[in-house]
Amino acid sequence: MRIGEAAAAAGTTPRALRFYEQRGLLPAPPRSRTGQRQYGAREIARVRLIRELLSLGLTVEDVGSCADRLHLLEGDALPDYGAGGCAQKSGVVERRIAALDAEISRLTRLRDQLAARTGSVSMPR
Amino acid sequence: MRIGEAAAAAGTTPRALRFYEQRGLLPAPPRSRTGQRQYGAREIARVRLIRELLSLGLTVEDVGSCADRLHLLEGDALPDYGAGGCAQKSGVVERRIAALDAEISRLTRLRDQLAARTGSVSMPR
DNA sequence: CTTGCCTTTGACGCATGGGTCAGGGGTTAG
DNA sequence: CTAACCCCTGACCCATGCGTCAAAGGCAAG
Repeated sequence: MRIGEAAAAAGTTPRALRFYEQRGLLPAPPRSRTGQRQYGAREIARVRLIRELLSLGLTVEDVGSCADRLHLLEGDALPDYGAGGCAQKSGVVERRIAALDAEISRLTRLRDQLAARTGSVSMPR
Repeated sequence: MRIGEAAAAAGTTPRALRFYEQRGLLPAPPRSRTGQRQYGAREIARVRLIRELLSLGLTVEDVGSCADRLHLLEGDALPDYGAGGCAQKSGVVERRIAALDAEISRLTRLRDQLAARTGSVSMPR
């Protein structure tokens, strides 16, 4: 399977696949004699996993930092990442949660300060 | 007063002052015969106001969009922006609050999904 | 063989709020 | 006059996750 078909099967674009490969999230696939990348079902599953992790708020660097342990998560329905060996050992998920918490509280403080200026009620949930 | 001194007095840098001017937040000051910008106390107060608005989470575009009404807020201790004529009429503050709310809830959802994966408790406030 | 779609690499674009550098000129103290 | 700063404009840099474009070659159908 060439890159276009593989990308479509994984719900993304050829550009994204090359990008993941370049940044170390996706191992470099074998090439045809003429240099074209060749993907199989394994790679597609891997790309789906990468996309799910990214959509959960992890950064490309986060995922790349534990790329060598990602295969432990492939196949199952994305259960407990901590148990998978990637999250707990390296702490990427915990650090990302902490970063999200920090950003959330920063934005919340800004929101409340702005609301205080206009007299808006500070309780929109 | 030249730009370096004015910037220091306002707690920022010459680059920021030129940037605000270029983006329409700060009116272009008079120039000396040799082309150097000349600032007075009014401009410095204006820059302080701009910085306060930006630090509250408004964007450069937000502030630029009501730059012609900013003088209504200068001098007083940053009271109710809505009453100042800038916020309520143009709605910039309300829109920015809505954008912050949207971003906060987006990040909160991500955080909770990530926490659910690791079994972390979802109550760090 | 040609047409037309697919792939390759490399490089620039986006948005934010300025930081930093380059090359050239102003300004002021000694 | 000169050193030592300061200012001018224009242009590139940062980080994120790719999108988009360009030039050149591959691949399958007619």
